[in-house]
Amino acid sequence: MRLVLRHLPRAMSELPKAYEPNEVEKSWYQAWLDAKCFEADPSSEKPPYSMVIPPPNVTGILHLGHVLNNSIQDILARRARQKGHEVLWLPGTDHAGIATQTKVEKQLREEEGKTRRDIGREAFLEKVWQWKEKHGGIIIKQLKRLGCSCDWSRERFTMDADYSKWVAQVFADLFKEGLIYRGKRMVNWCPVSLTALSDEEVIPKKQNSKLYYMKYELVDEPGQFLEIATTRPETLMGDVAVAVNPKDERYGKYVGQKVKRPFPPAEIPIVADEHVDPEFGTGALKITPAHDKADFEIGVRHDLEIIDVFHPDATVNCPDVPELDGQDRFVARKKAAAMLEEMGLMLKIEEHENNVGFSERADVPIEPRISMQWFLKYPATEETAKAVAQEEISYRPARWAKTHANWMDGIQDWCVSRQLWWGHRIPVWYRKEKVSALQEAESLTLDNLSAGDLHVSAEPPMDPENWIQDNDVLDTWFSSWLWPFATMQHLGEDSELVKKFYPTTDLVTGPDIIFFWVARMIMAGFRFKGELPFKNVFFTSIIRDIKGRKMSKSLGNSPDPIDLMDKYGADGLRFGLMRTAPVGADLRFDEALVEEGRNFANKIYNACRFRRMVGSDSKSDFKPADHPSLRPYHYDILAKCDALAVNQEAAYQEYRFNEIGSQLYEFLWSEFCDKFLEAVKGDLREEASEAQREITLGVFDVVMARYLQLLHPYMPHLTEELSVRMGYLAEGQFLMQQELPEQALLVGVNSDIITTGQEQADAVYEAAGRLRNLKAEYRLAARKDVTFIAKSGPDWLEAEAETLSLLVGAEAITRDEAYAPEQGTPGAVTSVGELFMPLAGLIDMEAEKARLDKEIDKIQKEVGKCQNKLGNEKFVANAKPEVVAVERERLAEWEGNLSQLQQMRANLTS
RNA sequence: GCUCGGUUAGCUCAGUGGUAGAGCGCUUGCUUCACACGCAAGAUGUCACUGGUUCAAAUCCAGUAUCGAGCACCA
Repeated sequence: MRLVLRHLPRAMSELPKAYEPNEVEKSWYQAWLDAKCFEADPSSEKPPYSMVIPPPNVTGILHLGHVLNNSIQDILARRARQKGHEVLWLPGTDHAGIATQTKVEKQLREEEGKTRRDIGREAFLEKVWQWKEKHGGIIIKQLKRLGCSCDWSRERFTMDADYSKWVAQVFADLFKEGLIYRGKRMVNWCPVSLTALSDEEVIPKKQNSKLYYMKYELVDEPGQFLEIATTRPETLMGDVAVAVNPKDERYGKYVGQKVKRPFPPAEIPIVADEHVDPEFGTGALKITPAHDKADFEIGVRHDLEIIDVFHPDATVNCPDVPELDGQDRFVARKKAAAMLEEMGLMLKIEEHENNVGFSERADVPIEPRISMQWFLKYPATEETAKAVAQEEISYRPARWAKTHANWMDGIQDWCVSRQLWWGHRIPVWYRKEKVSALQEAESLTLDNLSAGDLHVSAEPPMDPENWIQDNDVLDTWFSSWLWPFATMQHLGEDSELVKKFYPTTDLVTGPDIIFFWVARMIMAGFRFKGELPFKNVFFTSIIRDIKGRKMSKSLGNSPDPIDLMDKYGADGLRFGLMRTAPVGADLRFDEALVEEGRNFANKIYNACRFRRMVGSDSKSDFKPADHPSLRPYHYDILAKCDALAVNQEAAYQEYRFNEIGSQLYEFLWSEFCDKFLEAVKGDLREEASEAQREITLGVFDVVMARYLQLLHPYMPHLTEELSVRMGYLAEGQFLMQQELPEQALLVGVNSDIITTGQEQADAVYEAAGRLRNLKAEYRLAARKDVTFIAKSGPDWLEAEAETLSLLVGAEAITRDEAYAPEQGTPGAVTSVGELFMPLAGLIDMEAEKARLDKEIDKIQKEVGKCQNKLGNEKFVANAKPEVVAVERERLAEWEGNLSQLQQMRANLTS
């Protein structure tokens, strides 16, 4: 028995005037879960559709970026179900190494005043797992609140035991292949997290720094100095040379000489290197190979010593200079500058803007540092670049393919080791006899170990007591890049799931992680599964605030989606966001968008509420073809609904989510409510015939039932609710499980009849607009007692006169071809003929003259434009025939209107 | 420096060769028997600039200006 039955007994008309989404959304979500609507069946005969969720950080909380991203995925999943696919949307979370470890360390510090080293690796990991258990479910709950139809029975976590097996196995395979190696290299070091980072985790930021000009004395020419500019005097102790450009004539004579390093005192050589830019600073560059990537390379070229003068936390490690030893790098910078000043070696200090790399997570400047790390030479780079370039994987918008290509071009080996504890520990063991202490293992090179002393495998050694495991863990992304298949398949098994659903169909993610994630997943797909992991990648907009700034906690400009959902409903939030989400550009978020979404939900709800007030029995089995003659408004709305279905499909094909939303909005609000519903209200009044009433209710129900289905991916809860309440579903059915019918609503109806009906409906709607306009001009908008007289018009006018009156808010519209308007009677040329508004006669003749003159003027301009165009021989010769035909029709229409208006104007003055 | 994107109504954005659009905001009028989270009417544009292609350019091409993103450099 369905939970939702408890909704049914209450009549719609007893419900509040405004839709209240919160209860409805929660109970429907639960009903879907209870009925296992989201679970994928690998044995299904239906064609597969699959996606994997970009796994959010396990301890993260939902932000608007997630809302946009997951709304899109939910829309795709729900639409695919409606199109008859067996859908797998596989959810899960990411362990997020640094982010999570940092949070737990902070808590440990605050609550117990301890560091992770104080309590040790095992106890610390225990705490992280506890934290994960406590906070890990939050974002999943939030995704459920949003209505995401993920298969929660298959939820995965990147540190699940079998997922971890994949990670270790992949590492071992790549190591055996020679693509993973260990070495001492210059890496990006985070002095707060105390770990190496990949290039992608370093964010360059513009900084207002200082450029210090100082001088080093030449050893062979006392009293002579070489001037050097630097932004980092605190690394001076690590200087091992000064470099100049070999082509720089100012310094050529000094190359090969030595200068005196001020502290600790030393004599260091002057070398020539192409890297040095003679234009910058003084053209002489101090070389600190231990603390700068470029300096390191120069050091290698000139065989220079490497002197590391920092501890891992970026405090100075230089006992020879006690003034600086132990100081933080930024304190040391000022102190070193002061010391140079005292020694008379400082020339000047200039303001200088430069880029400094910041640690993505800890938000402090990274320190280039030489350390022993594990690196990966990327596999399958050629296939990956080719697959994207040749659109075997299509990127949408397509321009991101170029960004992808640019990155692939200059690709550097990936530093995959992290000096953290939370993560997948590197599956490498060293024989204890050879390596007695972990500290030694860190400085060990693999070349010094024979094959028997090294164990690299997904399985630990059989005799663990004789081995020591590598201390480091892997970069989080080293597990994420396996996500599309490691979530579907245990290592070494060929699961039903992977057979049915891999490769996946679509991937929806942000363009900011093309390098981190998307490109790497493609490489892993090729290398480990021999094929592409997905066919289409849809990149979402990046959400900014209304001023165009990135959303961030520190700016406080990031609204909590849960608050928004409480206020406007999940459907309102989804719809508001989707309707304006630009295809290519950034999205500027404004709460007004969500308000619009809520208002729209309310509009639909009220249209249905109205329907229930005039009759509680559903007529969704109504067949237009069974009725020989419907009213024009019926044909019109049925045809527009059929067109909507077609247009929706076209827009889905191109992932044009904003257009899909606009179509849905336009149809319901303008076409269905403003036009159709207003036009047929008369059919539902007590004095209307039973037959007419039945037909109108039938048309309402078939259109609304179909519309709710089309809208369902965007507003799943509301549409499910209304479909049940309106009686459009059989007992036990869910809207989300109904396939979209292929048949049009107007199937079997003669197309000429439809066209005629639509033309008449159009004419009436257009005329209603003109007459309302006329009333408003004479400030009669609110009056209902105005009668219009038609002096001309089509033969069907009388049949529709009552409807037109209803739409206009008029007493009546009567036909009188002999009618001779009194002077000053306002009139208008409409698509249902020449109409006059006698009530206002004699009121203001001058105003009427002015109004007509203005209108005539406007139309004359249009006529002129058309005539010009049609008078252009080249236009008539070259333009498409249908374009010319349209132009001719337009001219004829304008001219007809013009002559009628001119006649009316003439009558006024005669 | 390289690459990519934007510039259309007061605001946020659609529009891709053939009559300039939406939502919000604004003005005016409405307790119209679904909805004020609403109804009706209205005002508002040198489609950044300059040139080119075309019978026809907001739309295609080239350049300029300007804003933004990414990459490289950054002593």
